[in-house]
Amino acid sequence: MVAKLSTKVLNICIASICKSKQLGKAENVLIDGIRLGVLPDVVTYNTLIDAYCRFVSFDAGYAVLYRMNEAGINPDVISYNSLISAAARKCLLSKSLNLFDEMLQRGIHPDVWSYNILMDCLFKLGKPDEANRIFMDIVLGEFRPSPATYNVMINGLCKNGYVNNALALFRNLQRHGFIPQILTYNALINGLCKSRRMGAARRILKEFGELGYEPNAITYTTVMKCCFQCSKFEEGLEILHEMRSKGYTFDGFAYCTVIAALIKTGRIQEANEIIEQMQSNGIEPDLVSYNTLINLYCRQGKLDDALKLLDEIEKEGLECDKYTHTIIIHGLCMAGNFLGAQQHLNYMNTLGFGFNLVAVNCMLDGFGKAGHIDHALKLFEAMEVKDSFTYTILVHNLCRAGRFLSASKILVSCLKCGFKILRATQRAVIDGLISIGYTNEAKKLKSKIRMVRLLH
DNA sequence: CTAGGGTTAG
Repeated sequence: MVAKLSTKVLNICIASICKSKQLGKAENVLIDGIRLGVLPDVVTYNTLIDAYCRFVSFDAGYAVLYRMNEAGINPDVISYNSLISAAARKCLLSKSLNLFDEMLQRGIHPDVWSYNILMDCLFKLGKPDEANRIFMDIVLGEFRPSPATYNVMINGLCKNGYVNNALALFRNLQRHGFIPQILTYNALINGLCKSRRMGAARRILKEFGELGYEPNAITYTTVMKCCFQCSKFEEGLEILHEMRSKGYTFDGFAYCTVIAALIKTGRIQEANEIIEQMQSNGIEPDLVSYNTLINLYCRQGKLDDALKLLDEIEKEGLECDKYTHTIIIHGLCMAGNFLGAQQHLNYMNTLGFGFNLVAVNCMLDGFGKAGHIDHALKLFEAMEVKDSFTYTILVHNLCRAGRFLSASKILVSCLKCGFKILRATQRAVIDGLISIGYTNEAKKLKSKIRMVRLLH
């Protein structure tokens, strides 16, 4: 009895230390506990799994599973749920699905949470139909859906472009007595803002206020990002101000939203000012904050400072992710250091990141912008995977080089593949053809574009 | 302990 109680105390202690991200300290407490005869249990290890996944890396979290085995403690459904959801958070979706199988093979029965997470994964993989099947299984099967089941559905539908279905589900559930939580509203507001349904977003926000909910940090960040997307910079910065006065800027979320928006629109000086605010407020940078900072350095051509931060990330015990590396590769390309960019791309490969289309697209754009259009074409032909960005970049750069006929050819092949291409880029090709006297070709291209639009 | 907001390319 005494030992059991002590383990409980140990768990509470470790959970609270983990919450403040002091994993080393948590490990020491664990060791001290064992020395005093207080043995960790499955909850202790589950807490550690979650903390390592959250603050270090998925692999570090997964490693705790081995430590449990060595300690003779069997993982339970929560251990696996934590890992599956951590993998999903880090976009390692095939890992999530494999873990789900691993859990079944070990004879651990999934609970409704496992299925919620599985649905979330399928939505993130862009498979709303499969997610919907799981939803039906839950609703019609042996499990009782939890409020989270509905939240995952609403969020997933929004993310996959089915905002109307999400709204319909939301209204239906309300009629059946479902009490929406703040996060239900947050998911809907985010979905509506992203699909530029500002009127509907405002109505939901109003309803939310009328129910007596106070917007939380996430609501604020969502609405703030929306302001920047609509070029309402003043309003966006006002929201940041309000968040600061309410104490909602205890982490990097709000700052990173603002800084990224400012960088995108070339407001580098203002971005630097916000970074200073963030640093003077003593916000400990997490990986995304570091990535944002590195991006800001790169935009100012301070590659050395950016690379220094790379070391700092590792000193902090964090692991650079695909964003970090892509930002560096983009920075190197913009500085004209293609050799360095290629080396970094290879380095990513040795780290096990696999093929990274965003980084290769950066290289493609870099070649084009530096005037090496033939290099760009060679790279383009060698690429096995392409997306709408790839085509837009190449067409855009061909136009810049005055090679409108090639641009037109690539544009048509892009439309044939069913990829979308920016209207402005299409316009550039047509105008370019006309400018060099190829009026007929311009006409033909226009009608081809119109045909494709009808067919899709 | 698990869902919702922030970071990369045109």
